[in-house]
Amino acid sequence: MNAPLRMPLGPAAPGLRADMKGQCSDCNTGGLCLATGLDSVSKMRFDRLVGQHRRIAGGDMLYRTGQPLHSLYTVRCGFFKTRRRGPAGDQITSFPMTGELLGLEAVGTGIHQSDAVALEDSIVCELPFAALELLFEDIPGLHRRFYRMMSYEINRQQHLMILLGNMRAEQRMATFLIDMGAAYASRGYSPVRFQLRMSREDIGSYLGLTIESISRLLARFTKLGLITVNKRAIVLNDPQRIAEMASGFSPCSPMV
Amino acid sequence: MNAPLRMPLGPAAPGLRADMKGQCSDCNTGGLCLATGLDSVSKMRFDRLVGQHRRIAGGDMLYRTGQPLHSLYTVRCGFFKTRRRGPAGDQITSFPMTGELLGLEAVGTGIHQSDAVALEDSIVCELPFAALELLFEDIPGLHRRFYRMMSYEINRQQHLMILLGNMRAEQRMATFLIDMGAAYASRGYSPVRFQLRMSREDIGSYLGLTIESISRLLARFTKLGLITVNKRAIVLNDPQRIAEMASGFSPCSPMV
DNA sequence: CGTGCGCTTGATAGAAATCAATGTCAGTGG
DNA sequence: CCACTGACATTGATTTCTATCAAGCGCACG
Repeated sequence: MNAPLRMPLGPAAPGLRADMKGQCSDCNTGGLCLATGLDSVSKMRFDRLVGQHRRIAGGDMLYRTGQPLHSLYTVRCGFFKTRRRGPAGDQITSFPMTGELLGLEAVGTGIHQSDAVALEDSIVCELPFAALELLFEDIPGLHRRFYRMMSYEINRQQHLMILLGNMRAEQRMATFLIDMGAAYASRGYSPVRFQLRMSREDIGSYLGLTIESISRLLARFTKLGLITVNKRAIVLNDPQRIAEMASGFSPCSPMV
Repeated sequence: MNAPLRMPLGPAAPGLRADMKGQCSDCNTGGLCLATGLDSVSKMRFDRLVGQHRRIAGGDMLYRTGQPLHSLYTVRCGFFKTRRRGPAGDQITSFPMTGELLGLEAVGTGIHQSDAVALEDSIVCELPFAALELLFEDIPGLHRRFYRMMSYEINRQQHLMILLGNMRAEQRMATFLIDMGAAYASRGYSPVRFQLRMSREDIGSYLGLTIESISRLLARFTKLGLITVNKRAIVLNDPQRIAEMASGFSPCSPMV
């Protein structure tokens, strides 16, 4: 069952490339970046805004709770987790990947309300927020795009609230797997074969479960033939049934 | 223990006043509304935007999942719940009260992703969204204020995610009571004596618990002398200890 | 070769859900 | 006026899902 898998595992960890001042024009984040859809003149201006392409080593923090907001960041390549600290423990609130915008929680107060941690060596585009706000005045459609992204974020979080508030462990895991697949799919990778970038503990914190439960759930899904797991490499063998579990069909047996 | 309480219970249900085209200038929503802080000229323009003050009867829906976004709404007086429908059941995502902005989840897609239900007879200011977007171009600071409110909403939801993902039932209830008190306090009412507007079932859906658990928790808090409950009237007798429970101190005994 | 971290697996405990009555109260109609 | 109804709420008994406690595995690394 745990025979060695040979599979394409989604985007490779970035080789920490040297072009630290690349342009948006040669960026492959697809339709996800804030700058997408701008005309070429606006895109040049936006290019000038992007202060730097910062490299973040895996395990390092991009920003942390309590820091003043200097910049928002778009993930150019790599993988992050955002973590909100609470009285009863931490909650992972998202696993941002290529193209996603980081730091929106700080826009209201000017102070970061969570940590952003790189899960692997990553590169981000730094968007100095003060300059971005000025650019809103100049580039038509940019601030519309901005608040739409915030609305998407609100929806993403509500999706997670339903998961945390209403779903059984099995359904949470099924939802997580399907969502991860979809995230890879929207970036041109396989929705059924991918490499998890986060630890079991991170998954647990994200899904409101313990690490032991995560382990048992993956074991059970494997036993049912739904998935194949090798360390952090995942294959969804029966994505349809997993999706049904996520949707609340398929009786959702207990956790043994 | 259940002696009849005589107390001021927060804002009275509105008398469904006749002034359906009141100005922002005579609005008492305090510093919470989108129009707050505008200069008088801008405020007049904003006034003209506000299409109507719609009355919503208790139990009626302001909008529902799947409807196209026509307008955002500010609660002028009254009380709402927003409900997100999910495969495993519904989740109450907020209890908007005076001054709060409704409909932000629809900005990204143009389609409402949740229901807004009035918990009592209420009045809202209708902000036609297309017109609002045009106004962003004209009124300096308005769109900044707008996306800041979205960021606050993101933070509010993250707070709730921590509650749903990490807290025990007792801690959730304590947090809920403190949060409700704070919401009333920020509107000039007592933070320790208030009238809940929502059913036990709504509270349960909001906190990710069953209605029975809510009932037992309130009974237990009462037995401990922390609160006094009479139907939906609540008095926090020991707000400090309740706050400690919310913060994770105070050992959080089981639910019996 | 030990040491530590991430992960798995098993046994047990416990918090909250579920199932099942019962109670309260407002509204309605006989 | 009182019985009936239905929504909302409380309370008790029991079940069950998941956490917790505990042990061990496998692999990378010093």
